[in-house]
Amino acid sequence: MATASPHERVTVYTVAERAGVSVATVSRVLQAPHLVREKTRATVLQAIDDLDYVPHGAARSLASRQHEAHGLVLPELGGPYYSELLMGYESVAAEAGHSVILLLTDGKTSLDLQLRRMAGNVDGLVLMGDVGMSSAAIAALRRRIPVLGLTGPSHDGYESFSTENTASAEQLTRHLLGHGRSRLAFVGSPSLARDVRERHTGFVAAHDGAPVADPIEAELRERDGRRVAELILAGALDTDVDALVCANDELALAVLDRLVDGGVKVPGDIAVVGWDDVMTARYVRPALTTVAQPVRDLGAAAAARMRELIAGAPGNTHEHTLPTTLVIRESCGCPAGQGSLHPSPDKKE
Amino acid sequence: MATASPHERVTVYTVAERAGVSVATVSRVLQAPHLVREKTRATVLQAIDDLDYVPHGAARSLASRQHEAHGLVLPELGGPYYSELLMGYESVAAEAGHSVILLLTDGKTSLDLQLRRMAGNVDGLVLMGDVGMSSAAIAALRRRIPVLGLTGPSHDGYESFSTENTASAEQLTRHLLGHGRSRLAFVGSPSLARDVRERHTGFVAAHDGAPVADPIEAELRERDGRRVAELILAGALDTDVDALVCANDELALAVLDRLVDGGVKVPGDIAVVGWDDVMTARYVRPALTTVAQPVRDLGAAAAARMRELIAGAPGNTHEHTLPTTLVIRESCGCPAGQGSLHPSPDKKE
DNA sequence: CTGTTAGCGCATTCAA
DNA sequence: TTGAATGCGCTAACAG
Repeated sequence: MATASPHERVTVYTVAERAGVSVATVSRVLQAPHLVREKTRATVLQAIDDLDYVPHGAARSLASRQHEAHGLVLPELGGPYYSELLMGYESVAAEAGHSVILLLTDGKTSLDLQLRRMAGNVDGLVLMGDVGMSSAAIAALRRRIPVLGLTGPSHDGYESFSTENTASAEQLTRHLLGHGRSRLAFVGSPSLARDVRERHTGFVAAHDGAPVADPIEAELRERDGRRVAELILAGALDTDVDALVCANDELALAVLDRLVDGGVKVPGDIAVVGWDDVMTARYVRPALTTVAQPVRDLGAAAAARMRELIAGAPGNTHEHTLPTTLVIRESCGCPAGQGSLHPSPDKKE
Repeated sequence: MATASPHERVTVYTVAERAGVSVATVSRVLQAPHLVREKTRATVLQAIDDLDYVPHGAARSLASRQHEAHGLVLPELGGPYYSELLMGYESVAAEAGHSVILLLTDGKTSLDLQLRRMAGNVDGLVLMGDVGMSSAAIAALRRRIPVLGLTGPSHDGYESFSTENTASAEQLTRHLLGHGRSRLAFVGSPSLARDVRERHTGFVAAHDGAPVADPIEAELRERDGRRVAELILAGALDTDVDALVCANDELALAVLDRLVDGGVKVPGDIAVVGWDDVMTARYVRPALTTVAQPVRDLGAAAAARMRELIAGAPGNTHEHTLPTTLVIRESCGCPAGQGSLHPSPDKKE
């Protein structure tokens, strides 16, 4: 079987020679088998198998003028959010035979360069959130290849996908109000990301004009949640609170854990709710009331749309919004549901 | 942006013309700036900027005979494990200016084809676990490009990286034995994956020849954990147990939660320990005793090695093993640590 | 230091 | 149904 020594390159020519045909025919059996006579095709396939031929991707791309690859730019992969997104995206891209090239902006310095390089290797680009690029730079990319945003700044005027925030936040806040809570506070920094900003907007809206305390500034990490809890335990907050609406679950969980550990009754003294419905939300006691987002669908939808764009569909500046679901558990003040592990509506399992 | 809109393609030639130099010079300012006179370089860079030039990746790859890309094949991205791995890998690959192309084998059918295609697009391939490929197919790939394994079947004779399992499992089991537990059971299917097999081996070894109950078969998911818990609650197990060594945290957490919910005292009646140290392990009560793996380091190490291999380093069949850490919390029977959120030794922050 | 030129491996006309 | 020829955009000798 192993005819090819490790040192010689096997190309279309090698295969063509072995099969006694021209390179065009070899290319055809791979690209449009129906254009090749049955028998010839078999011969070529045999040769391909014998030689263990693998087409050179770059050569294909160069000749066919398409990379068959999508670029996905994410900040990081911490937490289940981005992983789910990536899984959704990859599955749809792979269906079309497209590969996805990943770029994590995390602690990266020369992001502009990296993105530029990536732009030369893909047919389309998906940018998550605020990628830390100037609008001008993004506009430049858009002139070259289709660009899609995820949860990004809407005003930049390019097509994007995101999950609903404001209405769900308002609904969640009203739920708390309905429990008789009156001194709510929002935990998170609205200025940090559009998601948070929108959630805060909904939070404020639910107050129907009544005065609202300033948000308690915090990044979306456990560490900040602990800090906030300490603040509350120490009575260092401007006002007393009886409910905390946290910008995401990591914050909420850390706050909740620290608060309970500090002797505060949750939800008795203070209710705590979050956003994302991470795995831990189901396991912690009291179980965390939160909002579930169809993250995987979000990724899938973006990928599907990108496929269209790559196929030549005209672009637009739409902002597609996917609906979210309230997941009521116990930390808001509701009674414990039946059995343990209160399910998450969106998780199919 | 229709299909064939006369988007003037800007290439090296366009840039060269604009800058009044040859294409070679343009290429040089990008590949080896120090070989170009300061002034010329500036002119070219200006032209590049004006034209918003982005080099065509495929053309580069074809001419330079290298893709500057790694292929990473993972089963999925559920849970923090693979995400961490991917983050570790990506960061090191990106450092070298290499991009990583992701392939999730999850529910994919024509895996062979997909991998073949990928092999034509990358300089090296990293295969996670048992990718569901024949040794022959992998051998074929190896003749073409360097291949690295992760947690894979060791007998296949290619270089691989993994985290230590047997010794840690033995240590963990002895810890349980030290608590006076005597009727331990292993939860998980050793036949399913090498990881699990090795952990089971350590579990058995810790018994020093004493009789060991058959493992309670289960996949590594919450659902299976719940099933196992129901079995125990119903007394449907062959023997009574007073400690459960679960193959991973998802299993352990589901078991623990369901058991507690069913009135069993953990660790009073039954101790439960897991493997992986996921986020939830710190938040659940009793906090879960588990084993932390340096997953991110694992990814980083593999990426670093792959860089070497791509650079031409001779391959071998080494199996690199990274050490793990016992994370003792409460579910094993140890007293609660100080404060909440018993830290995870490996997590920075 | 810079220009000329010849491929890299493949897809795709155009003829036959 | 097949083959010959052209070019995709770039890098890398090799000259100058």
